[in-house]
Amino acid sequence: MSDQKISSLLAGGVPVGDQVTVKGWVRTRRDSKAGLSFIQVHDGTCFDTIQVVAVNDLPNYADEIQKLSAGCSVICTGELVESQGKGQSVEIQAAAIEVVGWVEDPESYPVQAKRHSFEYLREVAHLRPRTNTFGAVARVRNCLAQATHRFFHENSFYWIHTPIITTSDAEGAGEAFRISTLDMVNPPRTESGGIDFSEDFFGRETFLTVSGQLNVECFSNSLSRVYTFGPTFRAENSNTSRHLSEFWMIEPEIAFADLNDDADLAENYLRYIFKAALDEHPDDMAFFAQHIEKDAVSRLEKFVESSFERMDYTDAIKALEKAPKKFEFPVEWGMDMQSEHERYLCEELCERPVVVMNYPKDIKAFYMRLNDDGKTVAAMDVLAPGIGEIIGGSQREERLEVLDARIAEMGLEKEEYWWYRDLRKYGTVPHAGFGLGFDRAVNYVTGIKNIRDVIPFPRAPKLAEF
RNA sequence: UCCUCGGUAGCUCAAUGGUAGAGCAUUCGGCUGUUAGCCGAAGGGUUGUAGGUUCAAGUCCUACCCGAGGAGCCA
Repeated sequence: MSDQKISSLLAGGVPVGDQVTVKGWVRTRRDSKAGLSFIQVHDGTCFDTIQVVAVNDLPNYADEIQKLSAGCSVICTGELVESQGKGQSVEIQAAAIEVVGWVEDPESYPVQAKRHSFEYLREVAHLRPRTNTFGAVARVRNCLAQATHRFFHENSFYWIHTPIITTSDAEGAGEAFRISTLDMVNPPRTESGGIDFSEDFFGRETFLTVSGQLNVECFSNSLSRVYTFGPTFRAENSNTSRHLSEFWMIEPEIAFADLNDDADLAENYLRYIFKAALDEHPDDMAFFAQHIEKDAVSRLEKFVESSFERMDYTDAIKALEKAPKKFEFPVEWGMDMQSEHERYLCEELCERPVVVMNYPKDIKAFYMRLNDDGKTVAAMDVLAPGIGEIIGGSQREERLEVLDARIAEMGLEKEEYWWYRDLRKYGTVPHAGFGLGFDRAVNYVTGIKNIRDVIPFPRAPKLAEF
């Protein structure tokens, strides 16, 4: 006799007739006047619950078992038997049920055995993992993270732990959160009246990272294939279903590579992790398809077998100009695409993720490689239906003089990037990489619309409870 | 931050300016090797907050708070 995972009991990993012990939480209880109760117990190891049958000759039947309600924690011991009822193949004929933790005041238990709105569940984020939806999201999210490391490991990438605390927010990625140990009421002042950050903990201004890219480029320029995977922070006051103040980003960087290599990598990577979700979590995925988004499984299957649509920015603009549709914002070459344009391309024109490549240089970051036309840079965005931009990447500018010209053009300080520029002085190579919003990938896979519902404890403007 | 919509029982939602209601959940009773079970009954409310208009406000007005969708920004 040993502790059993519900997943292995239901999957036939334990022979019928064995004594088993299951530890978990009650989802529902149904009593029968025949003198027995059916208790659905989940332990998070799989989507399904196991049915525990408790007969009224158990010593605690009347005072405990018949009082079990949703959320109670129990240890159930008994024989694994074939089920007499429909709906499950095996069940546990309980020899003993120990109640480990009761639910005080079952009426107000926040997670009842019924449908709750996502908005409500966000207010009880500490208990929402007990719902079947958030259990499924947590398992699939973990699967995608594990598959990410596996993919890069199998392809000879090294995981680089880039710093969380950084000194520069000038990458253009957005507002950064300041880190400081200065006395906020009475900070040290400079002669001109500003705050004197030379007195601060690090002797200068520091921030939470907005991207590990510049750091990880240093490692790609010596270890060839590297990636980061960690939390990233943006202090933007953006209140949407696609943004978080703290989110997880994956940033691979490959040396001796161009934009096409970068796009190939993005495709292979996404195909790999999507296949992992389909292969390893068919029950969770089936639930998403049934209750969250009906195409959840079919579109991933299609995706895994086919390739991305790839489109030049210039061709994308032509397609938008020809679109049988009026856009709020006019389409013209040189513009930064609006959400409505991106949506049209991936949701209506192609009906699948689209890679848009070679954007006008004026709307992209300084480190992106200038193309021979002198007008565009080797940048790409991967646009996913319902999510928008899921990946942003580029070939990096490896030519020092071109990089310096771009830094100047954008009004940035060359000295701030002295170590980044050094990479171009000492054995520079063409290299490329991208950033993938991991949480957005989880949105895409599960079909769940709001990014706040695919991360355990969302951080967003005015939202840092739990 | 802007635009639009919303906030009523534990949850999901009704209620023409005129007696605050239903379903689910909970409790109790009945039925049933049951499948978020079925039937019946009961308890459960400072209508987001603060003001205002009115004989009378859940409903109309003002401000604020919170939520959703869209936009901007991006991943």
